[in-house]
Amino acid sequence: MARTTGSHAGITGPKVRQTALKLFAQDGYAAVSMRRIAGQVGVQAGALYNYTPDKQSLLFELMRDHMTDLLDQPVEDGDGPPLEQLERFVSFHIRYHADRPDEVFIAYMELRNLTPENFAEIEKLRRQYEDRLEAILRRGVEAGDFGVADPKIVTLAIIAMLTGVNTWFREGGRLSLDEVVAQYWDMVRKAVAADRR
Amino acid sequence: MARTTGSHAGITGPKVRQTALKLFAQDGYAAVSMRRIAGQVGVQAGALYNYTPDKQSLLFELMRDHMTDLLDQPVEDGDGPPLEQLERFVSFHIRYHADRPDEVFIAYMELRNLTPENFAEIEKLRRQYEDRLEAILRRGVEAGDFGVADPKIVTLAIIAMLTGVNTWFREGGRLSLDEVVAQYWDMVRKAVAADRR
DNA sequence: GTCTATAATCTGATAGAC
DNA sequence: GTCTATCAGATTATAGAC
Repeated sequence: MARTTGSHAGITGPKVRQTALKLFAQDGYAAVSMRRIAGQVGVQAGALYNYTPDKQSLLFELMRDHMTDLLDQPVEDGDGPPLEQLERFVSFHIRYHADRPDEVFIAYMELRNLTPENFAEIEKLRRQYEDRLEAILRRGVEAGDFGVADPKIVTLAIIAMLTGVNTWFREGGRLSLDEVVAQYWDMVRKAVAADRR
Repeated sequence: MARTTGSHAGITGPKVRQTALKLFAQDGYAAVSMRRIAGQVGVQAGALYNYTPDKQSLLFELMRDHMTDLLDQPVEDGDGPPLEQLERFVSFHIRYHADRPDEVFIAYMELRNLTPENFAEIEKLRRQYEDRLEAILRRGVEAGDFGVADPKIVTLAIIAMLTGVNTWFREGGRLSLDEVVAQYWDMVRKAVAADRR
């Protein structure tokens, strides 16, 4: 089919973002040219600038949207005993991130390609997410359910561990996502438990 | 001091690798030009090719040297009870990686910028390292010391957690490295413990 | 909204003088 | 071993026609 000329507002825009997401995740922001994005979208490079002021904004908006989507998920953070709050967090984190490997990959790998202002904004959002887990841990410590000496460290350790699932998990592999969640929950549950050594 | 011309074998070579390491870690392989490396080294771009056949080899050799150095460390893997083997592994991993943040960062972030052949070689080395931890876990399960359902998963989870230290730890911060090691060891020890729920 | 054409600059890598 | 000069092509972003 010949490439057509004309108006495609409302379809090209999302396609630009989807394509940029895919290519940035695959080859990295610095290695992807606007021409390559345009080629995959099916327009010429110049046309991209109807949808983004520049390449940096494209990256930043992908990362910001990912983080705000993440923060907008309803998780009933403060409901029920801390142990149940933590279990919900673990399950949610693994499943949500496993569902969006490209967004997660970019959010981790492309931080250094953000301008300082954009970097600061993304970091603020990331910290908000971490604070939710930290708050759960602190409630559990207060309630005497958790044996956690330093909630901030444990927060970062748990998030690193859970997000690591994305580096190896593949749908249809040896383990189902349910099994993965169960295994990680087992580790987290024990790691934060009050020590009975 | 004016820039001199002449022979500097034995000094320029290491300087090229050090500079490439620094810049790749800072801005990413794709974003760093040979001209920029040359500028920091204090030579012209063409001179770099006396020390590397191309940019790709520069990246690959940095990553390969990092992995073989890691594997060459003496760790007395199989000595003593599994719990002590695991404690040594945790302490070693955190300290070794905290000492080499640039190498570690590159080893994680630049995998996709390796040619397929080079990627395969680095992955082989990485797997060798993972296998050491997995072997410790299996010995502990056999001995009845550990409650680990799936040693492979737990291996990946522990390594992700430990390596995550590098994303936030800074010398001179709130916690000393000794304190960090103690905190992470506490989590790992409990996470792999036989369950007494 | 998309196109073509182009500005201004950068890229990895090589050749040959010294 | 390092230099200068260069090849051949890529880069982001913009201008102006349609």
